[in-house]
Parts: sequence; C-alpha cells; structure tokens
Amino acid sequence: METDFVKEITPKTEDFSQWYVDVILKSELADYSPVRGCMVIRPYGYTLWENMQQLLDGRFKATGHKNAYFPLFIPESLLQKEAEHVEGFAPEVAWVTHGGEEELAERLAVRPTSETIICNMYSKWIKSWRDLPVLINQWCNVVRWEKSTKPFLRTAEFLWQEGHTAHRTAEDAEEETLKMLEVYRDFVETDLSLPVIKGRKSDNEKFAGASKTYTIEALMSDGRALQAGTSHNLGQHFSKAYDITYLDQDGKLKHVWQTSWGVTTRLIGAIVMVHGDDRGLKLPPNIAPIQAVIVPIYGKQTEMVSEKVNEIYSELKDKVRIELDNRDEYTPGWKFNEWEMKGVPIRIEVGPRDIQKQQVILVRRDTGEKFAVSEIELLPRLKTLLSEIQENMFHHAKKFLEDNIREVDNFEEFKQVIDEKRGFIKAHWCGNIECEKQVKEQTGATLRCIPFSEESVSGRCIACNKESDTVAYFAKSY
RNA sequence: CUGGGUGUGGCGCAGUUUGGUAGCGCGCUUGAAUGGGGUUCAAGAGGUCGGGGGUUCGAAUCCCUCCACUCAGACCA
Repeated sequence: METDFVKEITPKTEDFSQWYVDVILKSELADYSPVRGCMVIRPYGYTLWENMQQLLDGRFKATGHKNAYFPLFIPESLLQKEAEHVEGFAPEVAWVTHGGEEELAERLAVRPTSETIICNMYSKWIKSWRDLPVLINQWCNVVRWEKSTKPFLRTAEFLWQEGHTAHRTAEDAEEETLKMLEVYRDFVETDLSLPVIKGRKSDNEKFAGASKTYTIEALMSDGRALQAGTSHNLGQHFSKAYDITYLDQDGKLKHVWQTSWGVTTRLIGAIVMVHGDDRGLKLPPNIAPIQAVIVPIYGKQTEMVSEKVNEIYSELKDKVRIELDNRDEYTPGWKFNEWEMKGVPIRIEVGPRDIQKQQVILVRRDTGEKFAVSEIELLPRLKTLLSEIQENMFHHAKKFLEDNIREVDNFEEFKQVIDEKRGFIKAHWCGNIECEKQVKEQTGATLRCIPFSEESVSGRCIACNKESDTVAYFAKSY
C-alpha cells in the first residue's frame, strides 16, 4: 500500500540504491551538480547539517575544544613529510598548478584532510609543556578525488569537522582519542537515533599515519555497514615528521602526542539509509529542520480554519520548529505525502470538525499513528511526542542492528551469512593480516572493528582456525 | 580504474531496428471550482534530442570520439 502514496520513489525492496537516490532528490536534501562527483546540498539538507553541527559543536566546546580555520591549500612539500600519510592519500589528492595563467613554483594540494598544515602550525605554536594540551577543531570542506561517488556517502568534496589535538603524554592522547569517540557515539545515538558499534580498526584498516584508529560502525537497512565516525591516536608519527616539540618540566625536549577525529556529511546518508522507508525520509526530531507541520483542511469554512491555524502557529513557532503549510494550490492529501516524504516527524491536521471539538489531529511519521489531542494539551503533547519519536526511532534501529549481528564459527557459515543475510558477523580472528585479507577476498566482507565491549572468550580464527581470544565484527560495507 | 546500463522540454518515457525535420504522461503558468490521504475542467508556456566530429540532399535515428549519471567490483569518510 505504501507505494501508492509517493509514486516517484522506487520501493526499497525493488532497488535499494535507486530508492536511496530517489529519496535524496525528491525530498530536496541534495541535487547533482555540473561538477563531476560533487553534489549541491540544498537548503533542506543544509539546515539538517546545521542542526547536526550545532549539537556536535556544543559537545566539542563542553570538552574544552575551540574552533579555528586553516587554509584550503597545502604546499606539496609540506604534505610529503609523513610518508605513510602521503602514500595513503596520494591517489585522491586534487592539485592546483596555476594561478591565473602562471604556473606555480610549487603545486598546492587541495586539502584531503588537514593534519599536515595543522602540524606545521603546531610546531610554531608549541614550545613548552605549559602550552599543552592544544585542543582545536575545524569545520570545513575537504576534497578527495574519488573514482565512484554517491550522494552524501562518497563525494569528491564533502563537509566535515576535523579535531586536531596535541598532548604531553601518550596516555593523555589515548584518553582524548577515546573521549572523542564517545562524544561521537553519544551524538549519533542520542541525536541521530543511529545505534553504533564502538571499536578499534585493524592495522590494515586504520587511518594513514595513525597508531590506532577507533571507529563507530552503523548498519544500514540493506545490511551493509557504514563507518560513521573515526578517532585516531596519531602517536608521535606526525610530531616527529613535522618537528612538534616542547620543553618538559624535566628540562628535556620531547615530541608531542597527537590525535585527530572527524565526522562528515556522510552521516546524513546514514540517517536516510537507516530510518527511511518507501514513503521517503524519516528524520529524528532533534535534528529535523521541521519538527511539526500544520496542514489546514479548509472545507467550506476557509476563514474560520485559516484563523485557527494561524493562532496555533504563532503560539507554537518559538517553542518547536514548526511550519504552517497554507498553500492553496495543493490538497491536504497531497501535502500529507509531501511532508511524509520529507520526513517531518509530526503532522498536525486542523479542519472544521476539529475546531468544533476544540482539538487537532496529530499523526506520527515513525509509526503512522493518528490521534486527536485537545487544543489545550497540544504544546506539552508535542514536546513529549517529539522525544518519544526520537527514542522510538533509536530502538527500532537498535533492534534491527541486534537482529543482524550473527555469531559464526566456521568459514562456510560465514560465507553463507554474507551472501544470504549480510549484516554484521561476529567471529574470532587471530590478528593476522593475511587472515583478514583472505576473508575480504573470498567473501567481500571487511573487518569493520574489534569491539570494546566483548569480554575475551577463546575460540578459533575464522580463517586459519588458530586459537584466538580476539573477536571482530565483519561486514560488507559502503 | 575494470565491466554492464542509461542519456530526447523540469521529471518519467515513446520515437532509433527500416534516416524525411519531435510526441505522450506528470509537473509548470493563468482562471474557475474543489479541499479529512497525490482533486477536476479549460486555456497556455516550454526541446540546438548529453558534447564534438563524420556519412548523407537530409541525422534523435548510421559511424567515430569525448563526457556525465547509474549499477556491480577494486580504493576510500
């Protein structure tokens, strides 16, 4: 029945990729642009991003970080100082070679990430143990010349935030790395209603130039995993390459210990893929650009209804993010579909019958539930309903995640689950990179993370069958 | 980057096999009625057929080439 509502959206079960693109275009989150691999984030999508930024930025400030801005361009010589890092990013760096008609003496990289230029500045700024820690975040765009792109999940240019910190000791850096991972988990689970698995990346999957990479992994509703945020302990790799030293209390010159961490507009893709359905988007109330929409039903009493909806609107407009849809050229039914497609959490219907009974009709986007509420109770009911929806969306997604984690202890079963069900596979792993590669080659699944939460249980490596007490999550991923 | 698919008003498509100067639905504009799950009627506007080159009297249609989007892989947030 659902497909009858919005005909422009391909059903999820018919073609998940097409469904995803349809939802993004029709709901006006984004559109393709004339530039290869680059999309336009439209006002509706950008407002969503601004809401996300605000909630994240508050958390960064609360943990002592400050925002700054570093240049878009990075001189080639600077980029090349940390070998592993360059090697990792080289294939996807965009280069500026000319200024006007004149060829530059040195090429400039368009930042794929800002470790190198930030480290360069840190080496100037940091002199003493008293200067530490340095806790800086930057909101910006970065460019990675991707071979194949998909709106929000992978584009040549994307928006993100990157935190870069410098610490006195290895322990401080590790603590910061884990603290920010937890900030991400809290934000993504609380405000985006996206349940995640927290863990560490294998050496093979870690960030180019990091000692350790921690990750939060989410599961899309087609059973593929998505890396939703990463936090890196950079150790002293960069401080040695970029000469960031401080004079410690003991009079010795030492290299700082660093971290970096980031999340991107990719999270918007995750919101679409986890919560969306055949009718379109479903947005968590905490970040929804519009939390509730009023749809008037005029009937023959245009004036009376118009007066009432205006009254309700002005009463609520400072208390929730609300919109009054008083367009005359569309029927109520059309509007219902439109706002459902755009994922607005609550719809408020007001018609002549309701006005008589001094009530309004509320409809939930997450469950489709429809019920009457008296006018007096509208505001408090809206508030509680918004948080109910926020939580319900989380629990719904959490159940899906839990239902799609399968424990497997032999390779045949592993292959079968990946082919037939997808989702996360929990299996023992000996820690050997060869075993990890074998799994990838033969099943297409990658090692997503080594979870924090598992107590060590001994078993046998899924690939080589050796004794192992390490458990890992594997999945096909975006 | 490898392999498949697609490109024709804003969107979805027909027309391409067999060359003859572009059509349908939706949307858009104007007006009227309608209004509790994509409402109806009437009148309009809108296209160098993805780009370039070639064959031909004549190309959306045949040939070459480039590009974009998309799907499945490889690489990555």
